[in-house]
Amino acid sequence: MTAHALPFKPVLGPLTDLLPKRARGRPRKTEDERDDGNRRHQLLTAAARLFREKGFDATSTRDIAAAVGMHSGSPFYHFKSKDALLLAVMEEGMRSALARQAEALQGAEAGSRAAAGAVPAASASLLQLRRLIRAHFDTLLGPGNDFVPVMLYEHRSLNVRQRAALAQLQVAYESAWTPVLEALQASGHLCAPVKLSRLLILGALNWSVQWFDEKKGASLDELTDAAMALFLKESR
Amino acid sequence: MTAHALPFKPVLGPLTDLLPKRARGRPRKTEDERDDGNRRHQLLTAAARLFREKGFDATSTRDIAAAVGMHSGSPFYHFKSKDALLLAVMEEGMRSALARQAEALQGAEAGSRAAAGAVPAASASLLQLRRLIRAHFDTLLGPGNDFVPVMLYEHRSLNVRQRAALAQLQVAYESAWTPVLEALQASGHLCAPVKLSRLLILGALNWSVQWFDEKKGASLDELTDAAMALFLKESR
DNA sequence: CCTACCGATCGGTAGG
DNA sequence: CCTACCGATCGGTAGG
Repeated sequence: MTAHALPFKPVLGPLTDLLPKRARGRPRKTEDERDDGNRRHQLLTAAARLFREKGFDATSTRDIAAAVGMHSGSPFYHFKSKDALLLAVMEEGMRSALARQAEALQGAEAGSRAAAGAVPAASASLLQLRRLIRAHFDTLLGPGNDFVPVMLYEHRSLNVRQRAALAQLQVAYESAWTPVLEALQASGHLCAPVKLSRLLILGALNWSVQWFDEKKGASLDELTDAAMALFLKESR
Repeated sequence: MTAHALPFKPVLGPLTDLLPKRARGRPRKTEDERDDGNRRHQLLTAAARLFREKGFDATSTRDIAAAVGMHSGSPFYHFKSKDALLLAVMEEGMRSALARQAEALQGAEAGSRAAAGAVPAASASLLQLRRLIRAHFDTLLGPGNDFVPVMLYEHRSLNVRQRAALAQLQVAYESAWTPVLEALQASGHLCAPVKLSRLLILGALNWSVQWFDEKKGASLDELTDAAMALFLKESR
């Protein structure tokens, strides 16, 4: 709640004139062109944090505006609607999740090559799955990573068109898991059907958003170890 | 949206007087004492369905009232507040979940005794876990079982006092899994730490609310089979 | 359980 | 991006 939402006009005009000009007021525009992008991104970050903490419906656009020092109508200069802001948060989340996932798989490839042929195919798949899981935990639980949790838990607030826009990114993200799980099933490390395995595994990871507490308990590496131990068999 | 929410008074009074009196109006009170309980339970069921479909914040108390043929203020005759109605939905969900869980464990005990000593302890634990998982899927995905999904996904809308009221029931529900998982770890069927295993397993199951479609795809039995195959090793 | 209503809040906009 | 505002909706209540 900002003072500007009060039903009466504050009578501090003359008083504020005694303060240094613009000390805490609207930021002066240096480097005009980049400013808009910065403010837009500040809105995105604040929205992600608030949507995660309180939920989409329980967060008002006034809350978001106040979090970045704007007035109540100003977010609509940057985003057409509250819905559009939510979608932008989710798209940003999927973009960074896909980037982190790609990096993880490249790392796994490099790790296998470094062991120079001495690594059997099954072991390479194990490393790939480990890195996929670790990257996923990072995306969900890493510091400041509020975007994907918002996507997971506020999906219902999107309309059909918006869901379609996200679906492509989500399919791409989930598709990366399938060949890895297929290889692990072929080598006997995974016994359940691949499709259901992927759904159950991703569910187990996604639910960690509900209970993980970074201040106490396990680290993300320990979480990854536990997940690997839970889902995979010793090779036969 | 009911006609009563319009900003003008509908002019249909004389017309409705031509219809049979009370044909679709407020239900006449037969068996007065039990009536209140019935209406209250109708509100609970409708609220659970709407909270699950649209979310707590996106469901108005007017929506709930309309779903059971009441007018906008009437739900507050049965529940002190919208929050209290949400808590009642969750408590009802936990009560039936605990009952179903207890029944499942009793069935597992009986199943082991029927095999008359020929069943080793590890096999009994496997049967218990299978029945815990199957009962959990029933609680989440069975027809009309909207109460626990609401609890899982609308927890944030409760205040501290209400969460404390639920916590006891939730601890009781989760506690039932621990001795079963401990036994399976002792027999080598489970390799990950028990506490993290329980969190990951329940997460995998809880997430099924997001993707399970009863009209296509797997049955609850097939889901249970897949979960068992994913989480458990062959005994050694 | 209905009638009639209230205060608060919300998403969004016109004009600058 | 701010100012000033609007229409709609919401949870809840007094009185019957």
